[in-house]
Amino acid sequence: MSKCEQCIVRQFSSLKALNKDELLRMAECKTSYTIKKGEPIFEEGEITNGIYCIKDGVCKLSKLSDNGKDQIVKLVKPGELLGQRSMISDEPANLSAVALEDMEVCFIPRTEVMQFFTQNNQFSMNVMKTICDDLKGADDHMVNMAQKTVRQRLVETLIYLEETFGKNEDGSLHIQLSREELAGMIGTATESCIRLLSELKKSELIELNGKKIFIIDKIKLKRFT
Amino acid sequence: MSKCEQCIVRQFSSLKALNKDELLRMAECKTSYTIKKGEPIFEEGEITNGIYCIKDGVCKLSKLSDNGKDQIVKLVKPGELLGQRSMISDEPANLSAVALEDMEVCFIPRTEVMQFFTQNNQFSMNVMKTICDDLKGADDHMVNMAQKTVRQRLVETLIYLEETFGKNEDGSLHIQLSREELAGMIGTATESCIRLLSELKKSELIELNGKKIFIIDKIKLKRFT
DNA sequence: TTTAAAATATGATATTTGTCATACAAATTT
DNA sequence: AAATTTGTATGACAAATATCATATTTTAAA
Repeated sequence: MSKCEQCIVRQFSSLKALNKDELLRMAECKTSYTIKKGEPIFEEGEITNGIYCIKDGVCKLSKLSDNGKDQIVKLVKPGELLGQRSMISDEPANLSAVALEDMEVCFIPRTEVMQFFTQNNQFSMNVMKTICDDLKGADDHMVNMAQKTVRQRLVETLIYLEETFGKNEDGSLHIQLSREELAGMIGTATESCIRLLSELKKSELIELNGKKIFIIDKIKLKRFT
Repeated sequence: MSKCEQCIVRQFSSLKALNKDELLRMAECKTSYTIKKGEPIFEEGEITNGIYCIKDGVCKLSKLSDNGKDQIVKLVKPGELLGQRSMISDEPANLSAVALEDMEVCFIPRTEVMQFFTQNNQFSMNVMKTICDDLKGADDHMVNMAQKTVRQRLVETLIYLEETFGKNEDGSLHIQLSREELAGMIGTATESCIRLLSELKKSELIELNGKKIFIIDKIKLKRFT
């Protein structure tokens, strides 16, 4: 059982407010998991009974719509926590969490987290601020979905992916999504997504090589609508 | 200065957790406002420095999109609080709040609320749960915006308006929105909204009389896509 | 390796939605 | 009451997007 005290990613999450004693307690009750690309951490409707701390790898949070398509609501990266909202509301998960890469996560039982919550004011304040950030992000995202064209959303998503998750050595976007997943992020049909990518390629704003996407001219891409 | 202790709408908000002493303190530092239909309570980007408790009337929370259109993110009714997220994040308002009817609201300064926050655990828990509800609502709303057609969104919005704000004696929706506002709720052009309303009318699912909207057959309306 | 399955790509076409123009109705101002 | 402004309605058309079909490529499985 590894020590939470020495875990670097903890520093990036609400958990940084925990003291030594709390960290020791957490280290004792936590469970570490390895999750393979494509596997779920939890599914929509599931009772999670705790939160997950992401040590490594990126996952998608998505929700199945009535039309049968999976809408990706958010991507989550190392240092972030999953399942905070469900824990506080004491409700089943509203979204599914599925690994986009091989992941390492730690599960901390609800009972433990709730103790930190009542004991450690800074911790609960951190969690609260995170949820507030999520709410702002969700509101903004919603306005974009309602008001922007698919092309604008695609362009903005590509830039977001580069700026948030970076590039590989070869210059391609580090996060590799299938066309279906990318379509699920921007909220469109897979074919439309593919077609628009081809269009951006023809305009020499991006380059495509299999699953790899290269942003060639970010400035022009931003302006492109 | 009216007493917060006796205010009924307080019972419906996070403020119900406050004790007598806290209520007295709040009564002393609060300011009551009357806001006329169409007037803003606060605008996007404004520093609010406190929260608003809605005593009477409904308002819209909206955000101006790049395309110049105002997207309505949420409608807020008596008993709810405004500006909680901004207060916790210590950020300017992300959304504008504009009265849809004549309103009565009370403003409670940030300093006071933050004291309740640290002193009264139940109160902070209530606020947190409210924000969690908002987050869930925003995520779900986002999926709808991304995945459903304008017609579906219009139908669901009409039903939401009836079920949330009720009907007048004549059977018309109590909340009266302009066509532009309704379009801003469902995220479409005003003309498209009007056209779809006409279509629903032709199908005898709703009736229109000026600004008044009557839902004639809710069951069929729900099924209509 | 061969085969099968899945993902990507593109054309053809239908549908949805937005935009612009214009007419009409209602509310507001003068 | 007349005039002006604002909101609602509708037609004509253009643009955006979805759907269906099919080809091609890539990946996984036998």
